[in-house]
Amino acid sequence: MYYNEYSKVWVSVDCIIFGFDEGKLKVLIGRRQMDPGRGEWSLYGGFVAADESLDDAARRTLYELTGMKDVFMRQVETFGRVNRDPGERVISVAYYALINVKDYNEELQKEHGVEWVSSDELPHLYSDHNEMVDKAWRLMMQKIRTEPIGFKLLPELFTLTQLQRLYESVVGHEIDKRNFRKRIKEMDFIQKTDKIDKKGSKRGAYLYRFNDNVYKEDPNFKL
Amino acid sequence: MYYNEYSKVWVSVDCIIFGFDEGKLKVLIGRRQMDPGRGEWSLYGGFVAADESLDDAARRTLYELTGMKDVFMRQVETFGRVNRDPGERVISVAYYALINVKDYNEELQKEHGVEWVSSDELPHLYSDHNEMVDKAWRLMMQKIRTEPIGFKLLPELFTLTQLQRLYESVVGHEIDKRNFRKRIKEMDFIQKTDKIDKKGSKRGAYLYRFNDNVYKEDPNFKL
DNA sequence: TCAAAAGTGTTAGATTTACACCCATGA
DNA sequence: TCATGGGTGTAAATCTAACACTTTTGA
Repeated sequence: MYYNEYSKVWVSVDCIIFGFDEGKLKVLIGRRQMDPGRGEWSLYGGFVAADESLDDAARRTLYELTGMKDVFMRQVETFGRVNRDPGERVISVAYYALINVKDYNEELQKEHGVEWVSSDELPHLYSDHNEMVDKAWRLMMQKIRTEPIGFKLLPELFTLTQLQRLYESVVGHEIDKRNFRKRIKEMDFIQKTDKIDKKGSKRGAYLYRFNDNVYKEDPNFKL
Repeated sequence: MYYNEYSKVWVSVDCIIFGFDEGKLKVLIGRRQMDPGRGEWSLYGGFVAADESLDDAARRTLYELTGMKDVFMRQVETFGRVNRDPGERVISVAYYALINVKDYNEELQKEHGVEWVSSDELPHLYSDHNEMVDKAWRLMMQKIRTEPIGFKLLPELFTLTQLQRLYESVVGHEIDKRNFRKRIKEMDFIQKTDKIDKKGSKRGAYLYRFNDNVYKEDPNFKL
């Protein structure tokens, strides 16, 4: 014990899980199952164990909820107001995750009683969770515009219109279809397949794929 | 006690203190004064007390070292690898601070045995502190280009050449003087004073001031 | 008198934006 | 046959980048 004159605190992780559906960015929230705050809307979280890193704790928590592994997650910020948790002093490390809504097993979702709620229509959440969502949203929006991570919110194969709708919801306004497609054509890591989607339109639209092997970091990437 | 089946951990803050001097971005580091790792180069940090928020702990730590208050600080990230600290399990919240080198009392600096080292010539630091500096640097560089925070690294009154050198070190290449000044002229929150600096040149250069009251958030701000 | 930094506009090139019509298909 | 979303190019406007000389003054 080197540090024992100081006090230890509990550390938790909270997950802001983003999905994209019906043209809107959504967040996964549920009713809190434990005291204090039982029954309030809340993010899904968990405590950090003695033998796991923060990233591992976040991954484990997400896995518990969704059964999904290898999900794109990033640390948002650590929230440490003294009285942020009404029970005990707990500091909480917020992580956001990007998942494709369709990959989330509906059984599991029901079992945990969580729901997708539009990020612009969130109810009041437990403790400082609204603040967490807000920070996560900003950070994610920022990142999605400068790195090709938007694809994590879409199925593996997607139409250009789907992609455009996603980016429209990111930038907050409509985008010109021709200009958008012109830019996409220049990104050789967005590859046209010979598959056609017939769900979105009568005529059908080509499906595209994001090829991570082709993408190399580009400080000038925009949208 | 609601959460007592989980274990508590120590939480510390570490400060990445940036300054700008001799045309270079610098970081304040010192020799670690405590075990484990006594004598190694290290960031300055401290433990988070039971009754203080993370932000407060960071502010207090910076104050202990520099005697400065109301300093621009931002949380970088929380580092939580299980064995990151060779002594006990400690998670550490990194904060960066921007200060004007000249405002730092030399007595205090000597007393704490800390030094300004160019950010591109840092030695190996204790634990994961190099990683912390690296993250802080990226984050700060990113922010300085999109928000007018660079002024925190300069004296209250500065010449346009000083400002240009700062931004050159941020973007990593030389900037055209005329284009730079053209852009500055358009920013009405950078105000020319009638004072003249005679230290930097024989002819003398007008001193400018950043006026925070005039600045309003601008999503398009660049440099 | 000269070295060293301050100060000042114009033009070509690149990037961004605006804009409208035909196509294929299932209902 | 028609309503719906899919797909395509050009031109104007804006923004960015390149570029060189005069001024002032302390040493």
